Amino acid sequence: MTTLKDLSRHLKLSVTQVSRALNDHDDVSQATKERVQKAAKLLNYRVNMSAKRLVTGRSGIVGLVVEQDGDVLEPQLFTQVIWGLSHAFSERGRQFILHATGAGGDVLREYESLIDSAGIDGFVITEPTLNDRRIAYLINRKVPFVVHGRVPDHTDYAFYDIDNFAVGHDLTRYLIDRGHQRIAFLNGPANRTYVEARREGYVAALTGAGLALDQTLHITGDMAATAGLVSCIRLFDKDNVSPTAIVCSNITLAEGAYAGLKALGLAVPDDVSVVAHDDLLPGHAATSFTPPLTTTMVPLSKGWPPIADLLSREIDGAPLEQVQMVESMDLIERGSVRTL
Amino acid sequence: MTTLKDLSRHLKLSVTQVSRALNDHDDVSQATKERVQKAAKLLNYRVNMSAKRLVTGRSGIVGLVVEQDGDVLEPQLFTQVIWGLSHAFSERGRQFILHATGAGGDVLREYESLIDSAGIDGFVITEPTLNDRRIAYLINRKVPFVVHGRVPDHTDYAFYDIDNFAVGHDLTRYLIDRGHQRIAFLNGPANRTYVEARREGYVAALTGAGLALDQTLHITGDMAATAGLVSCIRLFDKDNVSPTAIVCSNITLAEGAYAGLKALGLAVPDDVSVVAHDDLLPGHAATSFTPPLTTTMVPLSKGWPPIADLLSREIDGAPLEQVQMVESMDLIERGSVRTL
DNA sequence: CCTTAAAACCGAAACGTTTCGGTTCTTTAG
DNA sequence: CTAAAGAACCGAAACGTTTCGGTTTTAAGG
Repeated sequence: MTTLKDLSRHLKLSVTQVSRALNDHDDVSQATKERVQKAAKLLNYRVNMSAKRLVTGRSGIVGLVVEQDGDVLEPQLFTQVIWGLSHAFSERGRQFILHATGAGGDVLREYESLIDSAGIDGFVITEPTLNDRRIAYLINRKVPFVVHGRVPDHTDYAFYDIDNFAVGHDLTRYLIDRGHQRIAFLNGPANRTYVEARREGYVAALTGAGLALDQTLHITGDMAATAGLVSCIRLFDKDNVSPTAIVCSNITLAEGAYAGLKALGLAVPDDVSVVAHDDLLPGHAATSFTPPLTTTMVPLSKGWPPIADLLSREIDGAPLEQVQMVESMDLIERGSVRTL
Repeated sequence: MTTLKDLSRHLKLSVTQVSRALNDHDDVSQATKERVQKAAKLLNYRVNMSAKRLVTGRSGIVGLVVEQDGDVLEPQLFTQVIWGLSHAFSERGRQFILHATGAGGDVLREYESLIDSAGIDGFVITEPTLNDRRIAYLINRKVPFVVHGRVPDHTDYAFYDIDNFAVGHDLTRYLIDRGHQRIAFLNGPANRTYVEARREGYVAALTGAGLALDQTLHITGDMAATAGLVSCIRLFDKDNVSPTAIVCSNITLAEGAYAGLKALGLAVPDDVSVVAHDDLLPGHAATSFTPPLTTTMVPLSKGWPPIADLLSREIDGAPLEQVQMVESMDLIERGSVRTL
């Protein structure tokens, strides 16, 4: 391994100047910079990261901590997240470490040890919950992080999010505009922030149109086809109050809803209209539904590059407005809604 | 951040002794070791990895490089692998970095840059193929690695594997012992080493019993239920030569086979017997088949701790026999085989 | 009580980089 | 021609650990 010292000897320059040349500082002449670059390439010089880390205190490493109940998160989704993040950071020359904690371990302890001994520069936090302890801890320890999502009323940190309020609002409003009045909402896991935000959008659209709220029409649960099926069927338990339309928080839930409606002998959209939010997960195309599903759409995969950029900026101490981003979304009409 | 120096001051010991105490060297008295441990805990001391790395020349980081076609590998399986490895290494105080390469990128270049600039200590290689380029490259660069699997006739490196020959052999032999003579094999993707090894075991069992080989009875393909269904139905295209038993390389394939047999109006085990290898993936229990599936079993999850240990040993330069491991397996009789 | 061996300890160097606080050389202004 | 300013460079310290090559203390043997 060639070191800076080797280079400096070879170039008859001080180690200082070689270092500064390679890092493009401004008190090195252009000529020298080029000479150094050339020699570095010639001698196949590679900076020793460990040394650099020791002296700068930065590791270039970012991390994601996932808790043991990895089975709770759909494997499909987990794969997407892991893959997307890893790829985005890899492309930017950062190392992405994945830290899987044991069952029942204290997650905050894991963060602590990662920060203190592995010298991690920053974290990505996924699936934030209301009052997320991780966020509080990292703010407190002043460690950079970016949240994939947002906690309502508490947004003094870096995040990438989609407009979940609009998801709930626009889908519901779309149905209201077409004459629907009893609209059910099959939402995701109860304590997730995006689930809450979507519920608020749903409620706002209903009350904005002067429609009554019915608590029994909003159902939280896993984002899985099986959960959608069960919830959907339960919606029709007392058929005098059955909904004429269903909003699904996710396309997998919609698969369940379609199956449930079919089992009940109800047709989409003639008997019941269905709309959903589409993350564009591979293997679950809204177009391959029969009839094709009307959706709001933001590809999940769109988020990884921004997240990597936002975290890099956050690590570099950029101001708040440069480390927050809300992705816009499209509403795509297909054939799953009937105008009453 | 507490450092060794802080500790030594607090304990009125030299930095040397503190370091040696924490690393359990043998010229430190037991009493001192305990005193140091206690103080370290009290002052919340965490070793600074960067410094340790610099002086030892080791980064403590291990990596897994996954290629873009992450969708080819079942998400279910990918999740298991990533999770298991990450967890095993996390528990051992190593950082596990996941490097996802872009589409069509040169994987070997990715290894090169990871080795040279990130200072990675070693790699895990999963899903090896016959004549795997990664293995050749890493051997050539003298970078430690451990293979999850094995390449036949070329085993001068660290690996963890199960006895795939035995999987093919024992399942086939089990059927032969019960009077079956036309035995099909739904195997995995063609160029994978474990697929080949299982095929060899299958062939050996057949020829060992003096039975004829029929090329059309061995089918390679994806390890998915859909692939199993299709292959299974094709097996019965010409019914004069239909198999009386099917060996499946994987429990998901067996799900497909069960579905295919059902569709063809054939009963398990009365018309056709089925056996499979079981990796014990969550959500695919052999016991929940009807009838319950007879399998050879090695939990996939059993491998991650040994893999982490083997790689650690390999990094420490342990001799070949200490860095290779073949896991034994169980054959569990359930109700999916009929004695002819 | 002295000698020797073993046990316990310690100072200082080393790892490869960045950066602080200079110095030297060149150019420009008066 | 001199003073000042700016450009280009450099030595040495620092980061927190491990480890080499000792020294001191304790215990054992005679």
